[in-house]
Amino acid sequence: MPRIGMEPMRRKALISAAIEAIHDRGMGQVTMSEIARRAGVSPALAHHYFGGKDQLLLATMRHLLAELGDEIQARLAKARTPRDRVSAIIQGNFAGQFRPAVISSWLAFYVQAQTDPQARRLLHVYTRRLESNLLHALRELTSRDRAAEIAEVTAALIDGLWIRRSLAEVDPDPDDAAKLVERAVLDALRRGDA
Amino acid sequence: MPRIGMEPMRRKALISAAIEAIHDRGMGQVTMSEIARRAGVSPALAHHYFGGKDQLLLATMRHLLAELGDEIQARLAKARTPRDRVSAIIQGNFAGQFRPAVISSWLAFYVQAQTDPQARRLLHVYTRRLESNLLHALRELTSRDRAAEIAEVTAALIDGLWIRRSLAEVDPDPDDAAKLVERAVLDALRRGDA
Amino acid sequence: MPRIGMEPMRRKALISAAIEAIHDRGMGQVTMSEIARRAGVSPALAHHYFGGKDQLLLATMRHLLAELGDEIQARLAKARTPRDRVSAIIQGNFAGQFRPAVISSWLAFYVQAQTDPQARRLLHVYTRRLESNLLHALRELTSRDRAAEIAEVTAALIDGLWIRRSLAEVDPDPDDAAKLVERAVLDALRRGDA
Amino acid sequence: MPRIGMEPMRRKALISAAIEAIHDRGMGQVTMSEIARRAGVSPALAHHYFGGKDQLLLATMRHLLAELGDEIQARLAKARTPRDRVSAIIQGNFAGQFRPAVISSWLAFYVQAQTDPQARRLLHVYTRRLESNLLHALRELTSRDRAAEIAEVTAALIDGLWIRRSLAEVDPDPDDAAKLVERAVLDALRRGDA
DNA sequence: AATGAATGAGTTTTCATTCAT
DNA sequence: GATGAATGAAAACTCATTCAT
Repeated sequence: MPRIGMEPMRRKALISAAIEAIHDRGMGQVTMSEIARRAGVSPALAHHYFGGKDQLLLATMRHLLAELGDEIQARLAKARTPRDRVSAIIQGNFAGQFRPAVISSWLAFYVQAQTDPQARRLLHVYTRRLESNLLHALRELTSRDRAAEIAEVTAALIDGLWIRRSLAEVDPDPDDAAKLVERAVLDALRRGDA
Repeated sequence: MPRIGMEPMRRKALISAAIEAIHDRGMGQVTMSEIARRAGVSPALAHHYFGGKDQLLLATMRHLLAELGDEIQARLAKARTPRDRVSAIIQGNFAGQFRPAVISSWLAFYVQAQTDPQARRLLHVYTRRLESNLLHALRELTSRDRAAEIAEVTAALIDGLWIRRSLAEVDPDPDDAAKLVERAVLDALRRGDA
Repeated sequence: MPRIGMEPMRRKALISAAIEAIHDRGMGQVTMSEIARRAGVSPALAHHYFGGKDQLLLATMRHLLAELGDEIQARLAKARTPRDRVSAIIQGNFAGQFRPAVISSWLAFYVQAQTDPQARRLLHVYTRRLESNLLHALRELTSRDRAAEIAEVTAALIDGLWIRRSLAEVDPDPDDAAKLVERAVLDALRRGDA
Repeated sequence: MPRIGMEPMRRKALISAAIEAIHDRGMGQVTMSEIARRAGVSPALAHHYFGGKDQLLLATMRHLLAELGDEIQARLAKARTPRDRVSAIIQGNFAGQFRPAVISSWLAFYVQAQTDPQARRLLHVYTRRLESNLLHALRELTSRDRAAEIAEVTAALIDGLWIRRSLAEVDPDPDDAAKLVERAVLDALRRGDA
């Protein structure tokens, strides 16, 4: 019994289903049928809503990027000092999405971005904004060159921890990861003082 | 024109072809035909030698892991001081394989490892050995706890830089990456001194 | 032009097509494409409904077994005396299915049962029920031992005639075959009287 | 190290291997490689000796037919009375070949004969000779019509018992089977006396 | 005589996508 | 709006067969 206003709910359900399906079956093996089954709709409907598999997966990616962006922006809005802003960015990266299913999807999108220009463009936007945010905050704490280096290290460290936690047997702890990165930033900033 | 003793050559050629094909098409889209075509043989032969697509891809992964391991071991053998050994590990990680095609394959294997137990096991072995090597070297430079933390940061940083370079437009520079990591390790060790 | 409720029709059509295809090409050479073509559908649909070649062939076997069972049960229901019941079983075995295409399929399933446990199990059920039915009827006409022997002879004779008719140039005559078996049973029962 | 005079041995080994392979894998699944592997030679050699898979399987069939013929002829040569000759034929049919692997092959050939004219022709020769032998012996014991019927029953019974034993869990007992048939023949002959 | 190397042709199987209802 | 029905296209995989050595 189709009701009006179902579309947004269906779309969300399909995106969530896609994330779970990617986690369980892997990006390469995930099928429209599998995703639709998890979302409780027919494959034909999933197709109808998103226009195709590629576009459903891109929408999923866009959703994850937006969610992560929101997480960070919410924290940045509350931050008062440059150091707070650095912490906000780091903590935002280890917030809501730091779960196995989401990590799998992120990884899958990184892979996708190797060959798919659209995926690559989306990731670039996120990457650039992350580094730019970091750079601005760090720029107030150290020299331009040091800030650039520390921003790069921080971003790489965040990505690296995501990957490594994805292989860990136990569920990842966001706080541990964030603290590790924050300490590394402090270590790097201290060098500048010397 | 069959000559005897071709098997090892074909296997190597197929593994190389697989790495290139994964880079160009992505793990999910790569086909046996594509790989075989690049290696200059029929798809049937690729099957014959490896038993199937999954096994060819696992063999490729094993090859990359072994190659990386050799790279590191060769440098470790020449290292004299603990600090040299840390550098050896870091530089080994950014040596021969730090090329776009190989990076793509590594990423793909990380993704594969999310769902494929065999891939996961292979990756675990590499991960554990890397951390264990780092830990032993760092243990002689600082306390047990600090060594553990620095080892984790170093490993994550290496992985993170690999990923980030995979998205960069220009070809990655191994020396830059290695220096970045080495400086981060020094920064972290310095904290211990304080 | 898809209409709803097609599945049962397609399944029946595919099973019939399988029987014809097995007759024409032989169990070993029969292909899904061939079966699907005869049923007027795509190979993909045959897969969709049955899950694979093996399962389509098993479904075909199950269909033939069920049909034969029905044939016999219908006749048994009308039989009044033990001798009628023996005749019912014999005649049921030479009824509707005693056609070249079906005979080929039966033979093929006997072969299949040599190596395929599932096919073997299915055939066992039929075999046991046939002998049990015969045994019960004969038990009222002679001693336990003689009944067992006659049941075995009857069952073997039925199978043997099926096979032999499958090689005959002309189309087999069900009545001839049934009468032959019935006379053999009478001959054997008469021995008991002596 | 090829030696002279190997060919006949290889051929026999391949035919034996074919029988075993058909038993284990089924006629439909049997491959040249499988047969060659069992015979300890390369698939290419099996091909070389027999000219192809079909011909190897036909040669196997010819071998089984000849062996069965020899078995019967040897017994017929010693038989003195018509009744002895009937027994000779029956017992010959349940002699050396009454083993699971051979039974599987026979069944497979019956199936093959449904669609393959060459196999059909070979089987016809055997069938006709069996019935002709039986007919001649029976002709001296009863009327022409009764002899014809009894010959048919006997032949069908033999085939039927072969099939049924092929499905039995325990290894078949040749003597039991032969006695069953002989008693059935006696029963049928007795009817003529009445 | 014998085989390792290699493949073409053909099979099953999978799946995104389409479409009539 | 939603779906069951259906398929084309492409994939993995198999295997008899060929051939240079």
